[in-house]
Amino acid sequence: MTKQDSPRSRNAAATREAILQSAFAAFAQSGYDGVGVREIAGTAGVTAMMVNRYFGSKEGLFAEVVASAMNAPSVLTREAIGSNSPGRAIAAALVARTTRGEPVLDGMRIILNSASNPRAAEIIREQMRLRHHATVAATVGGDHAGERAGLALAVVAGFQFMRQMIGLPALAQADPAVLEAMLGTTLDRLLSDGA
Amino acid sequence: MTKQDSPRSRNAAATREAILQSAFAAFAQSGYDGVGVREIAGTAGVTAMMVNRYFGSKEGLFAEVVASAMNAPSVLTREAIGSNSPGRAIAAALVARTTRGEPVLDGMRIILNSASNPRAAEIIREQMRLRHHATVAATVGGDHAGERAGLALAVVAGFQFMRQMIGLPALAQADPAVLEAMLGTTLDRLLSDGA
DNA sequence: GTCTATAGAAAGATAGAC
DNA sequence: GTCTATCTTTCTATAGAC
Repeated sequence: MTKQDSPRSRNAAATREAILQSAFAAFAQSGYDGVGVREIAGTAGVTAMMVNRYFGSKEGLFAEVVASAMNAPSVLTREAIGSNSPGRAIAAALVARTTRGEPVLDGMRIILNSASNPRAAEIIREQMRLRHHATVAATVGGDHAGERAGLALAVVAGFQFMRQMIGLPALAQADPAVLEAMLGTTLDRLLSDGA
Repeated sequence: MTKQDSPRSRNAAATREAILQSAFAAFAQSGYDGVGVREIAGTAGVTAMMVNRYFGSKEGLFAEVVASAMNAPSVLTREAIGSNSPGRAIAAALVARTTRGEPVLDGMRIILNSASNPRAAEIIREQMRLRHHATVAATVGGDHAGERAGLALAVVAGFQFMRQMIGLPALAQADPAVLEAMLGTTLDRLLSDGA
């Protein structure tokens, strides 16, 4: 494609995208503090220097990863929230995808795994303020819609944390159907008008 | 007190306790990865070497801190769980103590802030298996008591995470009375027999 | 019982060649 | 556009003096 390819493919857009995807997976797996730029760059097939060239710093890279994660939600989708029984729809997706060995809900995982770092937490806060809250609140009606949407988000985060990250036996080894019913009812009550 | 005090007070039990308290506060504030043994030791008035002397390693120190945190719960107390309206009791304590500037629920904070580190997560898993789950499940009756207790714990964790650590505006700036009512109802439904 | 000094590894970021 | 090489800092853990 390009004129020559001495060290690598020499395609700015492709390199940038490769770094971004590598970083997404790595931050989901190990969190902001748990992975270094060398490792991210290595998986993408480039050197650590390229991260700074394209994203300015590790923080800059993280900010783009978080923004992309919030732009493509995998559980709190508009379809799920707008369905007849949004709680059940969300619960079904959440239970299925927090089962051991599953593709794993990387978006929320990045947040849960990285929030302990103050710089990462600040970036998450900012992106959350800009995107996620507005999306959910706009889809939930009734009194105290913002608070109810916020609580629903907290329930989703707490469930994933305890089941997937900590592996709390009561949640990690429970019958999926039971979990789905209980979690679905809880979320439906929060997302519908009745308190 | 002791025969002499050339470098420091030279009291093994007191030094150990000072390190433990310093570590508890530091891990709550910054998580396992966010704080070094130098800092912990410095606050306790000793050098980093003492940490390894008394606890073997940073991991050993963390394990003791997590164990002590689970032995002295500040929200999921037996009193709260056994009361007439356990959900409301828990919610009231949780909302009050996740307000900005409050003493802050360090036990769960240590867990939320440290779980991204694989070694810390393993320690938390083990301590959780030994202590917390049994305490809660023993106090909750009815069908699927374990699952309901686990979900309640997840709700508490998620709420604290989103309100206190991320500072989600919908939760961080909400009317405490509204939050308390919604969260209390949610927890009461989980902890009582009705699904 | 506590210290100073240091080993040894790994991190983020930058300079400058090609 | 990408590389190698290096600067600087920070970390856990250990050796050995007092």
